[in-house]
Amino acid sequence: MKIASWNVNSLRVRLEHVQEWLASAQPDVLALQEIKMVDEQFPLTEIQETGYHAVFSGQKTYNGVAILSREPATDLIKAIPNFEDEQRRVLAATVNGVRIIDLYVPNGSSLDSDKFQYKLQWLKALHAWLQEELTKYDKLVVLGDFNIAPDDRDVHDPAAWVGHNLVSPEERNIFQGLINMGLVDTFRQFEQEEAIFSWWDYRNGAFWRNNGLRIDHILASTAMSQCCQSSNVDKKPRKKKRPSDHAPVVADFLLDS
DNA sequence: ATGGCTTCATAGTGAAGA
Repeated sequence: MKIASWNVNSLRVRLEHVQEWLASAQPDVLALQEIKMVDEQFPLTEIQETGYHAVFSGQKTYNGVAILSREPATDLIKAIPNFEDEQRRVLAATVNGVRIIDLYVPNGSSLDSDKFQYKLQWLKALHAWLQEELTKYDKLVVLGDFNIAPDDRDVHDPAAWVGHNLVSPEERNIFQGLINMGLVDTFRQFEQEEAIFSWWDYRNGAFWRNNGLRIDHILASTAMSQCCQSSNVDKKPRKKKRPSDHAPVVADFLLDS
């Protein structure tokens, strides 16, 4: 079962890229972030024409998440329980008996901003929720744009990023907290080349210089991590004309059924 | 580099992203 995540930075603008990537990569599940549209505008027909089901939780202008899948998705949750949040950043669903939790973690702006405090509160609520989910679902995958580079290996120039959001010790501790509760960073299960990233700034040819960060992740429960065959970043869509600033990340799981 | 690009909302520029 091939499970992927992609921050598309507007599904309206990137629909063609998504369709092409579905056709070429053939994932069983694709979790999208930053679709940036209300539900009424979701291109359901176009997605269905590619052979995928879709569930989504959108809002005007910002944020918004969706799960595209070969088999139908059931048991939707569209918010972190017991956490007041107007922003559409979470979508949980079950596909083929696997619980999928799609996340668009707040960016945080800068360490001294109110948005950073919102990010920390959001992540605290997420932690509590995921602990519950882990007790309910043996086969659990938590994936999306985490807006956290877990390690200096995930940063093209760690020295230049000191003092910034996305790499702060506080954020990294929270990410480590997710690992400590039993979620595995599937990317690090495997030997990887150096300087593999999932996001590159639009400016200054950052992609072509590989000045990036690895902030998009696929975490798996123990049972899922044990059947994970590979976990990678697919840079191809980032090379297209008018790309998203993120590339898709993909993990392949060998399931019994 | 102080978002240097990109998208959205808007009809000038500003907000937001990472």
